[in-house]
Amino acid sequence: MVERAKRRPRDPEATREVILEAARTLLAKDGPEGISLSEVAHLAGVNRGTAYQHFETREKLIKATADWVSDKLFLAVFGDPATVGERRVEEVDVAELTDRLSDFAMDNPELCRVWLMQLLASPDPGADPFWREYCGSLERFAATEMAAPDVDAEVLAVINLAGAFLWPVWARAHAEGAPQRVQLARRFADECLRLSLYGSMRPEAFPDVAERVAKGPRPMSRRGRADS
Amino acid sequence: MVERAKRRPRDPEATREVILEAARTLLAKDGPEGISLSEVAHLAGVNRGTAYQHFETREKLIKATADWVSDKLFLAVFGDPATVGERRVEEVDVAELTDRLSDFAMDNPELCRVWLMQLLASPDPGADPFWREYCGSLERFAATEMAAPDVDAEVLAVINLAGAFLWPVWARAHAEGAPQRVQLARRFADECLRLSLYGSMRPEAFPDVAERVAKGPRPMSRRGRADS
DNA sequence: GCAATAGGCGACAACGCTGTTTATTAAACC
DNA sequence: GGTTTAATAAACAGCGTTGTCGCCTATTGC
Repeated sequence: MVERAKRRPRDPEATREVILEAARTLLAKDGPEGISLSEVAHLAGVNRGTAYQHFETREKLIKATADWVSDKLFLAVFGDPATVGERRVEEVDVAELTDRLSDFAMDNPELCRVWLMQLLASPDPGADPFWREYCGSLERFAATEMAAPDVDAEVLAVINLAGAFLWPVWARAHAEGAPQRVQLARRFADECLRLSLYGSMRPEAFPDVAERVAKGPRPMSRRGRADS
Repeated sequence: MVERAKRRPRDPEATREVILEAARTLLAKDGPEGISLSEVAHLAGVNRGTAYQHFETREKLIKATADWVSDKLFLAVFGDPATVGERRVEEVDVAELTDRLSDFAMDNPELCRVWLMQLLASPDPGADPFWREYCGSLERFAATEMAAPDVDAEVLAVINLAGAFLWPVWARAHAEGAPQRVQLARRFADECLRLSLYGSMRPEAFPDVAERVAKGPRPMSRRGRADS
């Protein structure tokens, strides 16, 4: 009955996955900064040296986790990546999409935050699949007649995602139990949709602001970003 | 020429301030998690024991810094707290306010994030002066005829602040120099105002979403939060 | 089968932070 | 003056993390 710490069967892929899974668990619990390679290795039931072999540094481990989150986000919000490419912007159900984003954020608050921070700090956000699709579809939508004129899709995407991924922090601090959390998620989604439809200020009451915001002579004109 | 590490004149208030200042510097540089009491004490030129005397733990130091940020935010966005109480919601210049918020966020990205996280995670946000005024004025505004109907001020406040304080992360990663950063700050403020005025989707094109969002029979009805 | 490869393991040394405690100094206050 | 107390210095034990070894051995590929 000598419990030899039996050596894990030599399977790099699987080992890497165990480590990643442990990393996810800890990241989801303690957030991006309360995590160490040692801890992860311990939880994964893997030698620390082994963990170092797969992920040279903590940063790379976090990056890898963020990539995983991006995929899950994609799946949860847009569905199967294989079938998404064919979908046209016009047929997307915005309310559904908002709900799914809000729900996923509520279910994985820390992981989403990790992903968001990685993305925002990245010099090349276009490399991220979820961002690519989210911002991209927003841009495509902005070009349609269904969208308000002069939308800055990139900024709007950041605003939406920032709200969606920080709201859970508030929600967790204020919700007593699971049902309340569901309600708060819904409340966010509702306000998000309401804001998208009507804004928060009546334009008639703010002629000067309206003038400032109007970028071109005609409502549908493209807004200029690169003007010095 | 013996450089005795000359003892700091006995002035608790001043010492506390030196420590806080050092904490701010480090927080602004490394963010909330890359900070230690030792480091702060060292930078402040204060004995570690002294630092521990003023702030028992790292958390309390961060909390104290967040409080300071709240005050500065208030000053930068709303102006002198003494004269604010008298101002009526109708006479607030929203564009000015948005610009000031955006600028302050761009100038103090990490500090703002520290504050925001503290606030969101706090069970009693109402204790924070800036949040009190920001969310409060939004609520008061929402009650006027100048606002769109059915605004959920609390959610909207979180969305706005989350956007304002996370946008700088994106901006820093993409701006080459100071002028570009100014431009990006402006771009955020513009989109923020545009969104507030017009939303992003034409309501006529989304009748079902509009129906979902319409909470009451009449447009001005109060939305129900506490319905089970 | 057998050897080589490399995945996985255990141990080492070094570092930094945390808290807490002691004793000492010196400024400030009455 | 004498008391109070902020500030300093020094040391402690304890913890967790970081890197970096060399060894072991199961798996793979011949």
